[in-house]
Amino acid sequence: MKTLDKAFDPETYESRIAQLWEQADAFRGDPSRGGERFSMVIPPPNVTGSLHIGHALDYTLQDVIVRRQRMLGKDTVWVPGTDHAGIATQMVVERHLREQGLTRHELGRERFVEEVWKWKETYHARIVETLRRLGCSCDWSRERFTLDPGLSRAVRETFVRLHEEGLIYRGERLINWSVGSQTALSDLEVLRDEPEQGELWSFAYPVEGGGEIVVATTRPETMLGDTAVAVHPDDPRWKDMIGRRVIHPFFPEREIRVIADEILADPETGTGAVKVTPAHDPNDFECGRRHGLPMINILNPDGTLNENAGPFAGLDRFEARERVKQALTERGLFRGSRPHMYAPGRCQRTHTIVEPMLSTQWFVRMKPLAEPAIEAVRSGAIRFVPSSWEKTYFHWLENIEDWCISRQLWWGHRIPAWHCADCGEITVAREDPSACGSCGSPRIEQDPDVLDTWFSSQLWPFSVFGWPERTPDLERYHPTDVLVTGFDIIFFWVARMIMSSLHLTGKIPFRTVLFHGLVRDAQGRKMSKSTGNAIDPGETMDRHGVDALRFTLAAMTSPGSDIALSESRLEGYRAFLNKLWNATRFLLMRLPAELERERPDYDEADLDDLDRYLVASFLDTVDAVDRAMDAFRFDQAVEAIYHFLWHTFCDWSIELSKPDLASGDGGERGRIRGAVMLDVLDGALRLLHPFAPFITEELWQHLPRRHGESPLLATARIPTPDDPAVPVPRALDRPAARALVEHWLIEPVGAVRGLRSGAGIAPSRPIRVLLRPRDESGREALARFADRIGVLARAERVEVLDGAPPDEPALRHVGEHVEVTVPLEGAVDIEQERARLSRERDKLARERDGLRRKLSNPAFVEKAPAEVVDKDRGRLASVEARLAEVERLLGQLS
RNA sequence: AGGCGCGUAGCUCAGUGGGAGAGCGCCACCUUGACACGGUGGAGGUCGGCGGUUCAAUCCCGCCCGCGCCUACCA
Repeated sequence: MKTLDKAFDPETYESRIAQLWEQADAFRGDPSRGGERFSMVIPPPNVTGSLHIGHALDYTLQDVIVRRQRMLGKDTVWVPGTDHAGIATQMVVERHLREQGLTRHELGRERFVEEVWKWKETYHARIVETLRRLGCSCDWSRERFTLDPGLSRAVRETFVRLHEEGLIYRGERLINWSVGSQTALSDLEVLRDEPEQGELWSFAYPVEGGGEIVVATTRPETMLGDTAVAVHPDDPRWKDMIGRRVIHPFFPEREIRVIADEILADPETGTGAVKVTPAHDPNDFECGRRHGLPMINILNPDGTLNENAGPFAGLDRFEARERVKQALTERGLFRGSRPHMYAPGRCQRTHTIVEPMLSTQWFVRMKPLAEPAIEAVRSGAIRFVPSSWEKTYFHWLENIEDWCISRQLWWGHRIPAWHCADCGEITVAREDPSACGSCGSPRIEQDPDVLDTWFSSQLWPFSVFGWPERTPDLERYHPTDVLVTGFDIIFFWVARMIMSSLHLTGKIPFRTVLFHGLVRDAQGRKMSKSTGNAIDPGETMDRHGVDALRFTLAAMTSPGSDIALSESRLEGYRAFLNKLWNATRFLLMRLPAELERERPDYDEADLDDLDRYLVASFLDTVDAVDRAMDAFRFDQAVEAIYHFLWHTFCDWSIELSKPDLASGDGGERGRIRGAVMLDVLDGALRLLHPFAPFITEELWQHLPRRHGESPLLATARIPTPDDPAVPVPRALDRPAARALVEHWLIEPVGAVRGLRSGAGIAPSRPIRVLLRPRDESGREALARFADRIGVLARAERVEVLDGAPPDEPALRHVGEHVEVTVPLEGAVDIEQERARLSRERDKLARERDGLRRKLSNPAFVEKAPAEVVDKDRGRLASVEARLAEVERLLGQLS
């Protein structure tokens, strides 16, 4: 039999195992296969960056899910891919160019885009490598990229169709302008950080015919675009000002009136009068529309002021702010300033302050799309896990605004709209047109803008399968089963996928959305490069192995909460894998030789108490894992396997089996024991495989194989409550099998060890152990286990007593089921022993008093369920008996 | 401002209307032929605070304190 190295070293097998899977083409979906299917699409990582630990979590959970489904025998597809990430990628490449002293404009659109493609190839390769290293069982034959021809076709089809339906329109609206990346942004791409210290600056507008109106602003430069001053119609202070003209200090000819607007002007705030800049403030924009005000845009795309700013034209917006303040002060119009906390919107990518600005852009009308999406979740067609995210989802969709989808970038899907130089009409088409659809003129030019990246990402769950074609893949794998993602992109992505899938395909995109938390550091802080607390998945895998990382991430995931990842946790689970390695190593070394060739069949009648204990525990673990996985409780699944393998399999089963397996050739008992342990280990490796695929595959490959089994663990059956996947007897009485060993073997061994340790008896010192069952039903089992108890408790002799233990110097313990006596001639510290037993007596007495109090309460006995009352009565009887025995022993000591 | 969530052992976190748990850490002992990435034993908690419901509350309800996140607003 192949032997295993003493300590496990993941590096020695990880790549070899990955090759094994790849050569077998084990992860490819086959729509022609029939039977049950399971499909999932990866949330495509941005092709710009490398993968961080958050990706590792997301992909680990997905791989755990998909590997389990595959091992359940389904035709599984997990589609991998990457996202072109418009702004992010374009910016990275521009930065790269700048380092060489180049700008994208110098390069020109075509050559710039070529540069980005090169960049994409490099990072794409890196991402794929990391995914493979993580063990992700993706179907690489179906890999996609959002700019692939097929997916681009889906984007164009979507745009044209929505345009035809009137759901996409072009219009002049107030949008968020990112000065940093010089493009429009959607509302979601604008971040609001912690409020910072700002200034609320007041100045006066002189009113024609006398008087003045004082207004305040955090952005004084916007007064250059003011076209009105609003007051509340009922505000007595301003009532007679309404309709009068105010004089703009820099544009005296501009028509600026005092208007009454009860929505914009709040009498409670400030002076009750507010300046109106319709082209640069969302609320003012709405006010401007209500009153038909002129809208004056004062900004250039780069954040400097344009010609509308008159004497301030050409200045940067922040420079202009100071100059405007200065000029107003010089004119005697300054009316004070006070500190003010404010949180300006910032660009998600460049972190520069976003300017609200009037601009002509493309928009999607969202309300009609949102309604079915709300219904899909409300009706339960799509399930959120945890369901608490539903509220957030509903709230956003119920208050949804139109989506600005055009971006002034070069990297992305170009908008399929052509502007006619002659008639000015716009032609939107599936195929590139050669003439204006309206006047037939050939002088048309494609819209220079590209689409928001999320416009293509929203199609991902069906575009990857070939939509708008009705491909066999689309028929079979859409809708997908589970989407696993972070809650931070619930609006960006999840909601939009639901809306677009329902609208375009008539189907939901996925049945279940599993939201996980963020990965944080050991102190619960957000990981970031600047804090220096970011954990690099590659480095972690180098140090601890892929499986330890995966296992740790899965073990620490709990629905709805973030993960505090710590080095010590990783070390702990790595130690667990080492333990598993060595347990397998032990079995392989000690197995009776003939098991290498053939595992004997056995049935329940062939099993002894220890076999039954092991099988029962294993089957219980299978049930626990199954339940946990159904509920996406990876932490609980992992905990069940961990506990079973380490504490049941290693600590008890292996230790107890050493005598049976010691002789090598074994005999009948050894052969059965060996076969049972092998089968149970086999089953446990299967259960564990989705979490730790590499080590389990490696170990499994070393196990003697039964006939007709899959050559790979990755495609072998996983144990379920209906089918344990290994030939262990399933009908046995599990609670009885476990109780027998726990009561009559594990308990007395623990008691002796405790006595030894408590009294400071060296492990090497031989002792004699006397056992007395506190219930006669255990006598036979106790006698049967006596020898094994002796081995594990390191006792020379173990006797089962008929009557009371002899009254001689001894360490004594009165357990729940067994009373243990360790006679120690001349070595017992009477005082110490008395103190220990007294503590025990006090504890039992407290418990007895509590139970008596409870049981003497008539309300409890009447109202509590009978089984609860019976249980407590039983406990009381047991506690009283133990207490009596402890008191008797104490009496002997005095 | 509104919404959501959290507060349980030194740390990070599970958990349940009926005898407080895990991992790591800590203490003591042990080179036992799978494993020192190990073994054995042990210490450690008013389950954030105050009320309420209940025969019974760490769990359900209300209020308070502390922390986090999301959405909105911010002349």
